Amino acid sequence: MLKTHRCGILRKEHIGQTVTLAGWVNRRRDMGGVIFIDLRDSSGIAQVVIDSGKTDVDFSIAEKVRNEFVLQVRGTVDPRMEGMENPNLATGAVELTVSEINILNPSKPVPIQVDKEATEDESLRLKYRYLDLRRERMQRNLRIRHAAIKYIRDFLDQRNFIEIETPILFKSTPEGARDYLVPSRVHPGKFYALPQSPQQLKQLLMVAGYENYFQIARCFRDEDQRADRQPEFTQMDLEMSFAERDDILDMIEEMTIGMVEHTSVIPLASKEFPRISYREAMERYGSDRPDLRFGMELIELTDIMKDSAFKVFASNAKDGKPTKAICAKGCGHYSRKDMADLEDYAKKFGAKGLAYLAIDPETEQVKGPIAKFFSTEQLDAIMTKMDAGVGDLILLSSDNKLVVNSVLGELRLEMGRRLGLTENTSLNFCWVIDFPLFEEEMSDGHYAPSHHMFTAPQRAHIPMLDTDPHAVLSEQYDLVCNGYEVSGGSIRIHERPLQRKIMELIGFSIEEAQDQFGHMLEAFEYGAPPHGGIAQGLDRLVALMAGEPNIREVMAFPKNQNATDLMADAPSFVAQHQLDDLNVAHKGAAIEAVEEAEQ
RNA sequence: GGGGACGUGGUGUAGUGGUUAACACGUCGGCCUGUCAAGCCGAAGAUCGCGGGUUCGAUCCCCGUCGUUCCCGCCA
Repeated sequence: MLKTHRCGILRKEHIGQTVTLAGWVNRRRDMGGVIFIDLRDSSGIAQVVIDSGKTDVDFSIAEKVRNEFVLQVRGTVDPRMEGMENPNLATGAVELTVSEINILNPSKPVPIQVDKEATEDESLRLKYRYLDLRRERMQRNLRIRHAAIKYIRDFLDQRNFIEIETPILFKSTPEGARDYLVPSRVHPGKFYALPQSPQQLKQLLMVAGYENYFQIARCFRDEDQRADRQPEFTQMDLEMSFAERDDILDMIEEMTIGMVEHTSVIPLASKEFPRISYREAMERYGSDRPDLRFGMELIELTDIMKDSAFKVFASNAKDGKPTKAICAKGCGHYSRKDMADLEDYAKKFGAKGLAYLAIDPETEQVKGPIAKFFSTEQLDAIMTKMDAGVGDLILLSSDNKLVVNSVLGELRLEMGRRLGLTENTSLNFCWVIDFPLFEEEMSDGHYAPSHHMFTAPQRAHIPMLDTDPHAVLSEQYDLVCNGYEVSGGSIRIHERPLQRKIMELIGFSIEEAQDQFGHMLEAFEYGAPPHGGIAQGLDRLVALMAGEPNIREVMAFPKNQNATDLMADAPSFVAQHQLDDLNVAHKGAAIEAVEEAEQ
């Protein structure tokens, strides 16, 4: 090795030792007769001192050194002089007095400043990702990611899980997201698909008798990007035979708690993960992924509205349309314009308008356009139910249940953001369970699965598949953290007749099912064990634990919003003979793009 | 596919319908033996994303286009 010690580990106990360090110049401070260099390696930073008064060191070399040069230095670890310690540096009690300095490689001036926090446009960071990754923040994030993955592997290994790799080249299926396709050279006209998840394969591993499978699996989805969505991403994917729902929930909960405690920068809010039914989540938070960092729950006021003089709400109540509200603490001073902004926001989610009651911070009177329609008793009842006090703002919505929950759910999040309640200071997990098996009725009279078509209905609800499919609850479960869905899974269907019934309800013909899932259906006829599993979005979870606003910050080489790798410039055009091999030809916009590129 | 924001030296920003586009960091040179965001002195570095239009004159106003980003659609 070209070094005997790592920069970041030097402490008082090393004083007197002769050591060799190697790393990058984080910063250089030239005093004329003495030059200080902050030498950085993957372990941290050490200050090295080159003193022109010492004859055994070639001072002229130190004068040539610039930021990001790669150096090797040999010297003795000395205590810093009295009062010269640097408490901001882990190695700040000592410094290396250099007797030999060697430039291993110089560096051009860097386009981004490695020793400073990122301020530049993200596209520049992505173009020079290998420099951006030198930064402390990215080094930290990728270490958190490594620690999380290692924790998961160790945890599952101890519980008799084995990690099995599944193919990246697999089969396209029509439902779900758009597939990334890979043309086959050997089979003209045929394509592989990159897996959106190893879902089918892990179920087949259950049929194969492995009982406990997991994988840190790369998944691919050709959809438009978001802050927490990349074309390729990583899932902790897991499947268990003979497990019931709570077995999986309990184990994942234990694993998640352990992982957060071992690796997270942001602390866990509670070791109790509440289990909330889908219905309750929608009623109380207006979302199937409730952000539990704050309260501001949706409260039903329909009873009070029923007898009120406010005709819109009263007649809605008679039509079975609820009125619900949230209470934003301390927002009673909102101006007419603030309220107009909020109303516009509410309308984006289907609200026809936005009613409100504000308790004026000065007069302590209830004000707002609809206040006059309510008696003092009714207003008192509303205040009590909403737990509202002086200076608070109550936002009301009345419509069908779906709209009311969605509008107030979004307003709740918006008010939470405005009130600073969504700061990323703790991780608030909860389980959402008892999802409906089907989402909505399609125009052709068929049903859409709310998770995927292998999700099992709850045993007791199976008879309702014939009578009232919408009422059927499933064995699906999601793990939610701070309003993000971080995991999702289910107990699967393992019996062929039930699977066929579900496919019929979804509108899959026997032929279609046979063509796309024939291997699955056939496999299930050879003694498929009852099984279930879960997949965790690792990128999102690590981003939450690292306190980062998007998943690109916890991925080494992410793509930008247009699914482009700005560093390598991928995707790129390929040679004609490559296309010829694949029997693939350009068409439409691709022809124009190629012509343009050739000019 | 749609909407919003942004685009000015290497980087981050400021600015203006009119002579020489300002500041900080970085870079280069000089001074300096105890700094740690070192300091001081000096210098170089920008066709103001690209194309078109309005105008006597556009970095600024208008249109288009490209790029980046956030959101909706899409996606579990």
